[in-house]
Amino acid sequence: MTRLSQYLLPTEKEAPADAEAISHKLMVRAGLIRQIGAGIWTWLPAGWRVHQRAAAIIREELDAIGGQEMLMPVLQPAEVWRRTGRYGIDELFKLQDRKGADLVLAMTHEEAVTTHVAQVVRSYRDLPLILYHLQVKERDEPRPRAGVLRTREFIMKDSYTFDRDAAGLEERYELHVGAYDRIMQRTGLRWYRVESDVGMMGGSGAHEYMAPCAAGENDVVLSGDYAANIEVASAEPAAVTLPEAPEAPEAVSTPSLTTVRDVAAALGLSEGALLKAYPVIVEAGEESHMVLVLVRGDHQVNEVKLALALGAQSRPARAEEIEAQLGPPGFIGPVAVPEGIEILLDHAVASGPHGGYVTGAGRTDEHLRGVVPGRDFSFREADVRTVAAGDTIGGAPITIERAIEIGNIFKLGTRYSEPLGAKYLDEQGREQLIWMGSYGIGPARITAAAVEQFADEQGISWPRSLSPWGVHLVTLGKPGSPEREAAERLYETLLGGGVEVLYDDRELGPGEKFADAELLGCPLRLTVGRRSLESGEVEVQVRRGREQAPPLPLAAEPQELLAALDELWQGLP
RNA sequence: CGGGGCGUGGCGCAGUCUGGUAGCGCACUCGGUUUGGGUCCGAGAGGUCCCCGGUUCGAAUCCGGGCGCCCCGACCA
Repeated sequence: MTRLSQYLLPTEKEAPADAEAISHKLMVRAGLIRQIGAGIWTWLPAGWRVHQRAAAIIREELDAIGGQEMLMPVLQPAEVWRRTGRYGIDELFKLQDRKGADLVLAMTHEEAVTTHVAQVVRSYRDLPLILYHLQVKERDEPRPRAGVLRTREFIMKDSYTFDRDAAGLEERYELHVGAYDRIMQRTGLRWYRVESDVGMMGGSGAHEYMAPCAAGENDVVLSGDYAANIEVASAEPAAVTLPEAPEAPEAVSTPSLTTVRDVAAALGLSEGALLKAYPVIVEAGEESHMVLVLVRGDHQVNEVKLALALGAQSRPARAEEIEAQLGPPGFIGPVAVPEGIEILLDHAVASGPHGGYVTGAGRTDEHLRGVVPGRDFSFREADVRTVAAGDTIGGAPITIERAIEIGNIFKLGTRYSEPLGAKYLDEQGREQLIWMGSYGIGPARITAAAVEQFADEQGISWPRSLSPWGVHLVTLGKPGSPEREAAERLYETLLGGGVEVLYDDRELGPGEKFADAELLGCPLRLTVGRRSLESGEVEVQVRRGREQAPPLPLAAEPQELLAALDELWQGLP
């Protein structure tokens, strides 16, 4: 029963005033979703159909690699989260029951699945395993945004693999790469699989699946076969010319010039001829020490790569800390830094051209020119900068594209099997830790990304694999008119042929019906009106590009009409 | 966590500065009209003006407190 006159599809002419993202505006306008709180959304019937289609594709491909679907609870005892050290996460919703016992709302399911596997798996004969579910996740996001793109409650498919060793994990990981590639391909989205940060999840390898679109929150670096999240991307820097270095650094007066831009302008140099000094504090337990990070003046420090290079998290040093150890903020540099402050020099500088850089002098209103790394200060080298437009990889320029993360795959290793005691006995009877992987993908983000990527002025344009219905049948004419009767017969024919069809049988003018159809975005619109009925045909509009396709013969045998429709369908994006 | 903005029928907004019985467009109901791109005419229904407190004869409007929502940044397991 999908007569529009009886269906809950609350379309709106105007988008919510505060909506920015295309998918946010259009999904609300098309009657797919409604908000009930910040980052808390209801999927209305038509929207849920799309979500379910994405979920079905995911299920099929997970099943195909041997995944076993199950369902784990969202409400969980705090105890297991304490054991893995994740109870303190700010995004984790915490609550108590009437007895005062601590509970959490799960934001992911490593704790639950590993707990079960730890209890149930005893032998190497029980491995490997691929377990998955589609379940609600709860995350107390600091800032939900852009409709359904970043919410506090959302459904995720998360799968978990359990193997005897690293080699097994590698196999399970590769199976997921295949499944995820096929999922992405089937959704009809434009997508990239990129190298990514292993993050605080811990682990040894990770990829993200990214769908390029304006509302995305990530930047993807691309060049030839290379694809990486900008958080981890590396590239050769654009060239910079340096002035020849004198015998020793020379002081130069730079009154009140505290920024790279101002100093470069005053000295008539490019920003790349300066060194930017970025002091950070590394806190390890009670201990804390300062590290002075140096990047080229036109480059930015990359926090993720920095953490990797330091082997620890760090924070920018506060003004008073800088003052106490290095001198006045804005004029600090690497020459003659106190004992105990390590200097971390970015690879782009260390491997760059010879010559003299300009750095702060460590004294107010003064810089040094002709500073040569290695001669004037010693350092440790690491790649800690964010790549930028103009960089190259193997001689080819990189491009940086905005994208939304719709899936990710992680090699966890023994990060969770260890605290939760997930072990097995090998052939020799020795107890071994289970090697795990974890793999997520969000149907809601697939849905929103499809809207973002293919929408036009008129509204949504679904890829056929995700569309809530294949065919949007519009009838014109008054109730009781020949057009209406012909449309009714066509509707029955389509239903009989197994076509998923939304039938707009409302008593509205043609303008409103066409506008709604294009807003909702089903791949094909069939129109039964007086004009085409005279020639015994049904008009066909292809939503993508809004092009008229050859009309279908209305008077023909049902099989003939259905076959023609199917042929048209197979050719759609 | 820092910055900015907003809360008035389902949606989009005016009214707030300068206090005086709450309005517009769309949508909705009824009657008519129209039927190939959001038709037109007429008659209606629908609102704790986010909440609490204060000032005042009188508060959507002024004052105090709270809550909610959006955007930018930080963050994002």
